[in-house]
Amino acid sequence: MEQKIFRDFLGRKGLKLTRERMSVLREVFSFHDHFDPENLYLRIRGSGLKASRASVYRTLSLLVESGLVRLSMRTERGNIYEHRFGHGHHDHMICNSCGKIIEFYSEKLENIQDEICDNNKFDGVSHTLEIRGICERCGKQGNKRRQEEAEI
Amino acid sequence: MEQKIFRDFLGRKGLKLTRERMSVLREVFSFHDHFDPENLYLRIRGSGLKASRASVYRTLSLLVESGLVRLSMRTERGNIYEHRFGHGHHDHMICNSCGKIIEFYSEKLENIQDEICDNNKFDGVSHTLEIRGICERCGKQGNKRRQEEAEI
DNA sequence: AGTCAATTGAAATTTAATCTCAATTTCAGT
DNA sequence: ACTGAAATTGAGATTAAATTTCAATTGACT
Repeated sequence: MEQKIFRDFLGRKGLKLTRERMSVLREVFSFHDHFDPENLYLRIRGSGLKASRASVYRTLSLLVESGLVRLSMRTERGNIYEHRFGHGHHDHMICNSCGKIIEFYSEKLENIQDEICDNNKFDGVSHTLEIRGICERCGKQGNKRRQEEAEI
Repeated sequence: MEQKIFRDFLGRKGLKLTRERMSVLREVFSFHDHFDPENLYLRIRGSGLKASRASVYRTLSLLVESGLVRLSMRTERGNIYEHRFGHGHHDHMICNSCGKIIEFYSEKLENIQDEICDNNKFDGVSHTLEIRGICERCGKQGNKRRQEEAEI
């Protein structure tokens, strides 16, 4: 599935299918969480595969370009990515207290955005919506962690 | 107005009202566009005021904390800020071709977000929505600039 | 004016991300 | 399978945003 997509993508662009690129692809799709490049790199090393940091970054760009991976958000500690196996488009809520990420999708929301684009004669291609706040659990626990500490 | 707010904010926190902080404040509110720290710094130098890069960054954090300035978005080239004089809350559309930023606000959108938060028992505090696409002008001109070059 | 904690600035540091370039690997064509 | 051209890799250098350091300076309170 993702292997074939990536393979085709590389073929179309005249790029080569290397061991390193496959390692990155495999590792990215071996779990279903958000990830950052550095951790992905460590994970790859850890699982006996090989790919340098440079290759991880380079391959990540290709994966994004191919649509297999999405740049999920930017934080002050670098970018966070997610793969798109089964993952349709969705947006995020992030708890300022515990850092928990909740994914959600709303058709209504999508429609209104289309409407807004129309009103502005803007041809919308993609969007990112990030809602910050306090999740249910932290709300009940009464904010043990301070907001300043919590800022991702 | 903004002077008084900042003054009070500093007072409340036991911080000092320095020439440098005032320079930053003045420059931030002297124009109504989005800005990045480096440009703000150059602008300050240019207008005869003084404040080092370090002070610009430090003051910017204070201004955000005070609510006078908002971190508008993160790009691969650093953060972009905007002041909030007259600016109520709004979201952004960004043209992938020319980089133009269009601000918009939609009550409907806000309401749906509240609804979504409720559904997830999430206490939403703030949000950022960024729609990427092609603006009217660029759409007509037929994408002179390539998307890759255009990525802010 | 005197005191002292807060502040400043130049330069160093940190950190994510990108780039360099010699050595290696892929792959299309034989 | 072999070959050669072109793409790719990796270690380390580089870039650039943002933060930190620390000695010298400044603001604010008495």
